[in-house]
Amino acid sequence: MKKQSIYYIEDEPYLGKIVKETLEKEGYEVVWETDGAKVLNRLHHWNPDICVLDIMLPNLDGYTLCREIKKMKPGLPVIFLTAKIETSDLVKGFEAGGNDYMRKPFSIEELMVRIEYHAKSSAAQEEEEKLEDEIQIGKYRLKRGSYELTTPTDLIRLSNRDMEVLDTLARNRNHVTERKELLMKVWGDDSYFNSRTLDVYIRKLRKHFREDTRIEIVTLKGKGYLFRVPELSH
Amino acid sequence: MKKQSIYYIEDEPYLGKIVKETLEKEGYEVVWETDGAKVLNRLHHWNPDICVLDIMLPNLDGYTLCREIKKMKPGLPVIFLTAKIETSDLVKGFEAGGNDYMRKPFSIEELMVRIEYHAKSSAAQEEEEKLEDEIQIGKYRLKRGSYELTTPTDLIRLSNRDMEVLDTLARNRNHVTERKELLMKVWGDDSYFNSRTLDVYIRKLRKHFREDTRIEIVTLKGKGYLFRVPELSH
DNA sequence: GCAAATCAAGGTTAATTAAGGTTAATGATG
DNA sequence: CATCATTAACCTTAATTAACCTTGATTTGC
Repeated sequence: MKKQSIYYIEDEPYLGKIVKETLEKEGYEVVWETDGAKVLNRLHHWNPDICVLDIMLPNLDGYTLCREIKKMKPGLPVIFLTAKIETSDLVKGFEAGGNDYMRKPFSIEELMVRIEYHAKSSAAQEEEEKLEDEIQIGKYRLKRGSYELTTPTDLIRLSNRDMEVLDTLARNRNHVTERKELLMKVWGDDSYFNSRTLDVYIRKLRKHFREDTRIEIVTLKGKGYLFRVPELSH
Repeated sequence: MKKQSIYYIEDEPYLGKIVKETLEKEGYEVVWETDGAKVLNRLHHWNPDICVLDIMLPNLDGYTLCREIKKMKPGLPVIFLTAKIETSDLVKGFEAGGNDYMRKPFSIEELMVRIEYHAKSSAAQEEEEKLEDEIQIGKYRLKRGSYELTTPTDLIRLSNRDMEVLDTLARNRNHVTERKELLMKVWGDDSYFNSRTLDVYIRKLRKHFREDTRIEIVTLKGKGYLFRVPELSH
């Protein structure tokens, strides 16, 4: 999975440099901004996964900035950093729409864990909205939510396993799906490696798709399967 | 607005007493539990706004407990408390579904702020789901408050279990409801796994819905059920 | 080089197992 | 005792395993 992108707003040059470099070493994409005034502008044409925001900025204060950010992108998680210790600041931070709050000095590992948590849960939310439920496969139509595969004439009800296997193949249609990936995704475990279970489901699926000769599940021995499907001319 | 109710699980008697009393002085409703084993059971007939959970419990560990809690009530926020300092614990905490993590010793003011934050955002989410009391299911109407399911001609009185099972299915209508989730939500325990109790209720419900062929409860073996319902043309 | 032998990955079909369905009987609770 | 919840006993079917077959790659012998 692609590592998260982080928008880090911090005016202290020494701390900023260290944090940026450490996070980058861990594989994150980091944009470090020292000038709070530029933030909104940049957010206009960039969608980071998360904001890490120092409260004590030279000109405008972090709470106000956070409110503005949330107005523009309500779903973008914001983690506050601050040297202050007062509870009232914490309250202000959350009231401004912040999602988490860390005191300086902070452990950078802890920051990373919290970044992962917030970025993931917001990603998960978006994911849910996005994933289209129905896709066209040749003259078939796969309805994920209702476990159905339909042709103009027919309706095939898929079992749980049927669906999971087909779904994995369909996500990678016209690309290789490694056997291992299938086993992991569907059975959560590749110790089924030498069992014939997967093959049985592949056979079932092939049978279902026999009506449309443009569709095939090609075996790539030692690798996996290629679910070949005519590209939709939309 | 009514103050939040807190389920506080902590085995240290001294700390527990102080925290409970302090929170109560602030107007919170606090139930302090020292025995982790009782938690799931109590959650069954009580809906706190938030859980505050010590990780180091005598018998079972907090991560496992958290996972169980989330299975039963996915929306209930959990804040972990711990004396440990390792980052790996933090990771485990979030992986177990925890929403926040505080190190002992912690400031009780900070705890309160975080409680407010998490309780509020989960309350806001629930709001969105708009727990309306009556919903239309095909030509049936489910009246949660009065445990009734009506057709134009008929009135079916639902028992407590009938209602809980149907309610869980109805919330996820046209999406998969995992068997485990049902068992956790309705029985608070998935050790009923091999009992036939749930199946008996499913059968009862299927019987009730026989009149409307567009409605069905599809079995997804190894996964759960899909309550298929015609989308309402609002 | 090259064909025959070998071997491992995957395919096919049928049998087996385990998840879930059905019905009636038994327990609990008011 | 009447209602609801659970268990028991038996049945059905999706999921898995077993047994055997096919295919394509790799090795071996010459």
